[in-house]
Amino acid sequence: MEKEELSEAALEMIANRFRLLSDPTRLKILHTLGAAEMNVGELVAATNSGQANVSKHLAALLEAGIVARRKEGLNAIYRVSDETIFELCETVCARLKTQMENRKNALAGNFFG
Amino acid sequence: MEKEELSEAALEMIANRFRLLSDPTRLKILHTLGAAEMNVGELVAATNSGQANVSKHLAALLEAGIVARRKEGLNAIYRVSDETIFELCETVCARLKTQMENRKNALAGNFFG
DNA sequence: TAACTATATTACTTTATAGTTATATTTATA
DNA sequence: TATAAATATAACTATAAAGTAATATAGTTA
Repeated sequence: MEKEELSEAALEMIANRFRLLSDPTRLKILHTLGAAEMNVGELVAATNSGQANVSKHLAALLEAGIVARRKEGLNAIYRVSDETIFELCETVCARLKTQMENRKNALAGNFFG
Repeated sequence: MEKEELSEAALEMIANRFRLLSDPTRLKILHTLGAAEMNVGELVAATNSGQANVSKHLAALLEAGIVARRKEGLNAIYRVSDETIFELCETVCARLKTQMENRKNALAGNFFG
């Protein structure tokens, strides 16, 4: 399969998607939501982050279609709507592990002796 | 398989990796290098970006182990050393496509009639 | 209706980073 | 050795974004 050209627009869309995953707080939100759907207050507690901050992150994830939202009384209940997120994180995590392993092996032996 | 806790340190490492992919210029560099290894001057031409800028991006990618570098005379020749990059981009790209398709379908019918 | 609660939004501050210009470094060559 | 070429680095500017405090909004209940 031939590798196609990627337009500037496509590159930007892909970059934007990765940017949403490039923040530890957002990753923590997603990881937490991965276990169970949750309202904002619970996410605030789970992430040790401020309410406004969590709301803002959720708004960004919602607009990107990575999470979905439903209202239940006063609560806004969020859930992950894009499961590929986890696949991406798994791939990165696995890669980081093997990379660390390789670097560890590169240090084989002791500095002295 | 139980979902494990992710430490703050792990979240940061993962976020940092995604951050490297969150810039269109870096994505273009990686996409270009995906076709063939290349020296800095060629990458500058391919990306329509300044030489200093490309060098800086390459340094970041090199430190992260995403590209590798070898010298050949005056030239520094770079290549992708972490193929999982492409897997990540493919996953994102595919997801974006289905998402766009879904949104298009959500607009089925014409505004009038 | 008034007070309360959960969430969203606005305005602001601070920090990080992409890009650029100028310069340094390294290697080749006249 | 002097010059040139390719790349890297440093200093700077401009922009984006994370976090926060204050406020607005929407829904609930007394």
